[in-house]
Amino acid sequence: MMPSRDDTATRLIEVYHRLYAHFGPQHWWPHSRGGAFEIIVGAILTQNTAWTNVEKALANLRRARWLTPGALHRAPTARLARLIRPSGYFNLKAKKLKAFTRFLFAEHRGRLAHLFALDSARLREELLAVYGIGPETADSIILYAARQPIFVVDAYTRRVFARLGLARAEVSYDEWQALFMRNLPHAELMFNEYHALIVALGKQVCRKRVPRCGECPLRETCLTGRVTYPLPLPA
DNA sequence: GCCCAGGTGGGTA
DNA sequence: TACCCACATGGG
Repeated sequence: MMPSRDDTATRLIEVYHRLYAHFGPQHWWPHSRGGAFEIIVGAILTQNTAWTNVEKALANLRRARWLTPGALHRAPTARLARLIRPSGYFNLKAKKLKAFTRFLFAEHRGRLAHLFALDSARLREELLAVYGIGPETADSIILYAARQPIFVVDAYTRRVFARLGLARAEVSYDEWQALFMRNLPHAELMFNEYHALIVALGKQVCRKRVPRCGECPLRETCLTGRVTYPLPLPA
């Protein structure tokens, strides 16, 4: 049986506090300089890719002065692909970046402020219609670039909270998102930090395959007060 | 060498 | 709808 609503809300907030106490602030976007457009480019480049690789690609784009909508819109796809090579899937991602700027200029005069003036439901709908932008990337853009409160779900979120017994891992992206949005206050900064903290945890304890029985970073602050792997399970 | 990373779109049954 | 697969570099 799934936990009751209040139970779930309490637990989600509890997990947040424990993660924050353990890992501290993660300084994800928009703490980074570079502005909203760079966040969008980063969100596309980081799809199934380590952030360290994305940073190299972003550095190349910055050096070329291509980190603006206009510059990227004018950039030849083949040259763009070369610059973003370190981030992997470079041909695909060059196409995706071009698809975004094409959309931005076609529908919003090339202006992010115009795009971000949409309410988040409409914004999400428009982003999802762009080639290469799926639910996680759309929500990352809405949260971290447009700074509207929406919960970003990624693979770690599913693994972590499925193990906590809050939902089955297989339920849809939108259902996972609804679980958090129903049970947490819609606070942009908290959603920002929560997602980043889940990634920090996931990196350490929640690998794709091997349920490697290493050190659980939450062992001092475990929900149950017991050391369990890979995450403190509900009592 | 092998596994993994802040997913997405396309194809097939 | 539910799987499978391609996409690709760099670090542990």
